[in-house]
Amino acid sequence: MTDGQSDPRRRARKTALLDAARRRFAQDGFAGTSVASIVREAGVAQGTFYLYFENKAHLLVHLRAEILRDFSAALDRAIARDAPADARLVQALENLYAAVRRHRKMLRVIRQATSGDEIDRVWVEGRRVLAGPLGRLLAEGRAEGRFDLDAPPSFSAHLLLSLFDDLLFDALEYRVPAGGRATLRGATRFVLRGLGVARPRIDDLCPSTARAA
Amino acid sequence: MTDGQSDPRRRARKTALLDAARRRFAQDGFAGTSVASIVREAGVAQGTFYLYFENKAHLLVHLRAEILRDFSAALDRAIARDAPADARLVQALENLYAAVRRHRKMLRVIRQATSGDEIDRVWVEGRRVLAGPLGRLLAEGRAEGRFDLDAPPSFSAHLLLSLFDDLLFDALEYRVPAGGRATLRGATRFVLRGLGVARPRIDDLCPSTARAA
Amino acid sequence: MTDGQSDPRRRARKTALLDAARRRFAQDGFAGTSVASIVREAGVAQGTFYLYFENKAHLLVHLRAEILRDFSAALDRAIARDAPADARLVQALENLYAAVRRHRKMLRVIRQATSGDEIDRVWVEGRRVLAGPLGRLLAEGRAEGRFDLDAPPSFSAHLLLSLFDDLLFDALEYRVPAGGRATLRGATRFVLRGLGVARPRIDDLCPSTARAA
Amino acid sequence: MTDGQSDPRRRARKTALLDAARRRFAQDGFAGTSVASIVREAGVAQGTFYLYFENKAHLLVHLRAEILRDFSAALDRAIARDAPADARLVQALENLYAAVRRHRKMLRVIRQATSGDEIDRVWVEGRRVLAGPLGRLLAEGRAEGRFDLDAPPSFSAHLLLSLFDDLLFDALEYRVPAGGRATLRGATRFVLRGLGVARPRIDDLCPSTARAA
DNA sequence: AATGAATGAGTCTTCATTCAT
DNA sequence: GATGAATGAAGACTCATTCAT
Repeated sequence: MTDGQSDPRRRARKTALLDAARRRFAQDGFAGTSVASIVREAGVAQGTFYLYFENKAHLLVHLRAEILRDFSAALDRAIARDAPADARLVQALENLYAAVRRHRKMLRVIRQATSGDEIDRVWVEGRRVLAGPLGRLLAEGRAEGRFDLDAPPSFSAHLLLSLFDDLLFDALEYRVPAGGRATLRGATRFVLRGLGVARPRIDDLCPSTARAA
Repeated sequence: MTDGQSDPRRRARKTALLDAARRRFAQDGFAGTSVASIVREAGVAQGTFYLYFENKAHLLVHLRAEILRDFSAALDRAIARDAPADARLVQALENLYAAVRRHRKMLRVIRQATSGDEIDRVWVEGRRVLAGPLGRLLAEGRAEGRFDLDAPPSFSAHLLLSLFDDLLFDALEYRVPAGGRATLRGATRFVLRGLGVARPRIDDLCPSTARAA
Repeated sequence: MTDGQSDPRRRARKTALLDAARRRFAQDGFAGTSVASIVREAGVAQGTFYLYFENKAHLLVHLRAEILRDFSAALDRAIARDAPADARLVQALENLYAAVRRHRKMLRVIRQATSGDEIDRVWVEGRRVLAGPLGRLLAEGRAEGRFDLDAPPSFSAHLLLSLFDDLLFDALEYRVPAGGRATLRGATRFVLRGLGVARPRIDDLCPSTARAA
Repeated sequence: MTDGQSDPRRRARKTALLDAARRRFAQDGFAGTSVASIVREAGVAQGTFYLYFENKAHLLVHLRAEILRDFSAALDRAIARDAPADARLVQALENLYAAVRRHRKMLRVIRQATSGDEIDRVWVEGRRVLAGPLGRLLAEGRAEGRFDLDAPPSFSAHLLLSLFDDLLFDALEYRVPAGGRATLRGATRFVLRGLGVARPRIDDLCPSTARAA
C-alpha cells in the first residue's frame, strides 16, 4: 500500500499549486497569467496541473471558497462573543475590514475574471452564508432594543455586507481620500446611525477620529 | 483640401466603432470579443480600427468615460433642481440607480477587463468627479439643518457613491433577495437615517415599501 | 511459486483489455480513444496496460487477427460441407457477408488507424490466408466442370475477396442504394456469372430478387 | 483597387497549401501530420493556414473533391467516345485504373482519416456522381444487346465501381500477387463475363495475359 | 506483478497588430 | 486615409508512456 503517504503529498501539491496561482494572479491578473507560469512557479509539470484542477478557471472556485471561509470565520468570531449586539456588530465590521484587507489582491482578481456559472454560484452562495449570521445579529439587536431597523434584518444584512466588502475594497484599492482606519470608523458610525443607535452610544462604541469639518 | 468633410466622417466612424464595441462587449465580454468582430459589425476594415484607437484596451477608456459622463449628468440634473437638499438627495439617488441600471452590462465588462494604469486613473477620477457635487449637496443640507453628518461631506459622499454603484450593481447582477425597486427604497432610507434625517421626514420623502418583519 | 494461477489470470486480463478496447474503438474511433479510457473500462491501472501490450497501436494487431480468424472460420465452415463446389461457394459468400456485418465497426476503425508496418503485414497475411481455401474451392469447382475460370484460381479468389469485403463493407457503411440482402444476392449472382455458371443453375442456387428494370 | 492581383495570389497560396498537405499526408498520414509542418513546407505563417481552411480536417474535403473530379473526368472521357458500349466500358475501366493509380497515396490517407460528416457526404456524393454515367453506359450496352444485366444498371454500376476502386487500390497498396496490369486485365475480363459478354468478344476487347494454370 | 501519479512534448487554434498596396 | 491579408507568438489542454513504490 502506497496510500499512506500519497494523501499528504497530494495535499501539499495542491497547496503549492494554489499558492503559486495566488502569487501569479496577484501580480498579473487572471487573464494575464498562463498555466505554464503557475506550474513553473510550483515546480511541477504542465500536465500535473490538470491532475488537480479541471482547468484554469477552476482555480478561482477554490480561491474564492477560501476567501469566503475566512470571511465567514471573521464574522462568526465576533458574533459568538459574549457582549451586547451593537458591540458585537462593531467588532464584526472590524473583522470584516481586516479580512478584506488580507484578501484585497485576490478579491480584485476574482472580480476581473470572467465569471463562469459555477464561480458565480459560489459567490452568491457566499453572500448568503455571510448574510445569515449577520442578519441574526441584527435581529437580536432589535430584540434587545438596540437597533431600530426599518427593513427586514436579512435585507439590512445584505446592505451592510455590500457596504463593507465593496466599499472597503475600493477604499483600499483606489486610495479614496480618508481610506484606511478612518474609513472603517466612518463607515461603522454611518452604519450605526442607519441602524438607529443613539449618538452617545455610538461615540462609546466607536469614537470618531475625523472631525466633521 | 478634403479635410472639410474628413472631420465629421472621422467622428461618425469612431462612433460606429464604439457602438459596435459596446454591443459586442455586452454580449461576449471584453476578452471574449475580438477586434475582428467589432470591425465587422462596424463595417470597416481591420486596419482602420488602429487609426482610431491605440489598441483594444483603449476602447474601455472611452466607454468608461461615457458612462461617467452619464452618471455625472444624472447627479447634476437632480442637484440643480430647486428643492430642499434632502429631497434633491433622494432624487439624486434615484437617478444614480437608473444610471447603474442603464449601464449595468458595460459596468460588468469594465470590471472584468484587466485594468491598465490609464483605465484605473479614469475610474478614480470619475469617483472624484461624482463625489464633488454630491459632497456639496451634503454640505448644503447640513447648512440647512437637514443633515447631521459626523464625517466630512466629501467622505460621506464617497460612502454614498460606493453604496449606490456597487451595491445596486450587485443587486441587479446577482438578484439578491429584495432587489430592484425595494432595494432602492431600502438603501435610500438607510442613507437618510445615516445622515440624521428624522423618521417622519424620511417617510415623507421615501415611503417604506418593505414592512420590517 | 504463484505462477500456477498467474497464467489464466494474465489471459483474463488481456481479454478484458481487448474487450474494452473493442468497445471504446467502436464508439470513438482509434485516435479518439485514449489508453486511459480503455484501462478505466477494463478496471485495471494505467501502467498495467503496458504489461500486456507494447503500445496503443499494438491493440490493432490483435483485434485484426481476431477478425481474420473469424473470417477464416466462416469460410472454412462453408467449404468443408459436403456439397457441389458452386453451392459451397454461395454459402461461403453468405458467411463472408455475415462476418463483414458482424465486424463492420472494427473494420472501419482498423481502416482509420495509421497503419504501422506490422499491422500491414497482418492484413496482407490475412488476405493470403483467406485466398488459400477459396482458391482451392474454385479449383475444385473447375475440376468438377462447374466453373469456367479464365485466370488462375488464386487470382480469382483475391478478386472475390475484395469484392466481398470492401464492397459489402461500403454497402453497409454508406447505404448504397440496394444495400443489405439485395446487395448480397446481386453480388453473388454477378460472381457466379463471372465464373461461367449457367443462368438456370444460378437461378437455382441464388434466386434473383431484383428484377432487372 | 488591389483586387486585380489579390485573387490569383489567393489561388496560388491555396494551391501551395494543398500541395504541401498532399506531400505531408502521403508521407506521415493525416493524424501524423501537424498543421505546423504543412505551413512550414508551404512557406507561410501558421495563422495564414486558417485564412484558407477552416481547420485541418477541412483539407480532406478539398483533397477528396479533387480526386473525385479526376475520377469523373476519367470516366467521362471514355464514355463520350464513339464506339460500342462494351469497348467504351473497357476503356472506362482502364481510365479508372489509371486514376486510382495516380491518387493511390491520397486515397489511403482519406481512408485513414476519421471521417467527419461533411467528408462522408462528399464521398457518397462522389460515388453517386460516378455511378450515374457508368449506369447509363450499362443501360446503353443492354439496349445494344451487348450486356445481359440481371440487376438494374445503377446497381451494377455501384458494383463495378467498388470492384474497381477498392480492389485496385488494394492491389496496388498491398502488392497482392498478380497486381498491376495483369490485375486490370483479369478484373476487366471478369466484369465482362459478369455482364454476359461472350467469350470471343472478350478476347477481342481484352486479350487475356494470364494463362489459366 | 500491479499501480497510478507524474511527465512534458506536442496539438490545434486564436487574435492583436502590422504593413504593402 | 483606408484596406485586409499576413503574421507569429501565445495559450489551454491532452495523452502515451514511464517509474518509484
